[in-house]
Amino acid sequence: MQLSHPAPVDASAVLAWYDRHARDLPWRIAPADRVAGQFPDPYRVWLSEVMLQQTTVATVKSYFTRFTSLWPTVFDLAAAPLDSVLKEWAGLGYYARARNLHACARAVVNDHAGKFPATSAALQTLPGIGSYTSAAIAAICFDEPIAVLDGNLDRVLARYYAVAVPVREAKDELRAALQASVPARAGDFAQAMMDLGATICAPRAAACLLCPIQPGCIATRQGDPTRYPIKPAKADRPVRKGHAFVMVDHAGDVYLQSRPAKGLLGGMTEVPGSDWSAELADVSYPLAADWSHRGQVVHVFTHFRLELEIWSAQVPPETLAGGWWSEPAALRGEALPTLFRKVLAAAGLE
DNA sequence: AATCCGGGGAG
DNA sequence: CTCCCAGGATT
Repeated sequence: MQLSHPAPVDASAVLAWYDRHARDLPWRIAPADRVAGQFPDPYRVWLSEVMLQQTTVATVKSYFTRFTSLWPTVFDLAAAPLDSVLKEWAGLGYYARARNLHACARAVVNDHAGKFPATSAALQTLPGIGSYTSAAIAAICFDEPIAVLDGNLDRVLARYYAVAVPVREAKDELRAALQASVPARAGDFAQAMMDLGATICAPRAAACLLCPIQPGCIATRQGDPTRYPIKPAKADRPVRKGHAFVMVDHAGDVYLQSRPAKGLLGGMTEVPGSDWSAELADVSYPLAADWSHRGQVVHVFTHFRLELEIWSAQVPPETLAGGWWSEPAALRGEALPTLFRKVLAAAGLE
């Protein structure tokens, strides 16, 4: 895939639009409220960017507020136990982000005296910081003139250049074209382009009459910008089935345990259960008790759909080891991903 | 280059 | 229902 002599984006028009229409976000300092030479706190920008990976702004806001309230600086976050970070991350998804977030905070404190590296190349060596996040932090916090390419920009540029193949196959060319467009105020330009993608050049609707770069947009000239980007064939989502066991003792406490540190929902909290497989196996209870079937929980992950049969029983606590008993009132503070909150709800808890 | 990895909101 | 979101790590 080659873009033939891609014309740069009109960065001046983009910045002028951003100066008037920048969204007010908790991790952002609007251009109008920022004195010359002032840049946002890299800790806050980093935290927001990691949370925003594959996650919408609306979802992130409350988590960002909670995290910055609990841990106002990278030193505070680095000093926190991983368990408490996972508990606060619960529900946000992609839990490797939380593990890498914690590891990154400790690396910044231990290896960089608590100061985030000031270049995209150095930032990218830290856990959980890849090509996008490193560029975003470098541009927004350190004024590095670097292209910041996220999912919004994939779409905006695919339309602007009428890219005739799935974006993955044109990533290098799009990055080069965007790099050639980066003006002074690279951080504002990056955020402006993302705002533009979120509010004007949206996935299902393009408000081209409001778009500051409409004059150069090839897809608009062709007639229908929303036919870009070209979507690759979608993979089907297989089904996996299993059983989950909610055990309560005489006091009403619930038995919980930790999942393995890596992999799906790694390091998070769960109730015991069977393996998950294509066909539902006969139920094999973890111990003898008066079990009752509490229905089914369906949960959709990125690459499969899970159907869990929910069983509950009252059991004597001394017969279990390896996990812990949690009072129902304390469940809210546990590192329970959404799947297992659904499971507990099906069993009448939460 | 493909695959794994959550969850929710919009339409 | 489908789509996709301020992607990164792993293989």
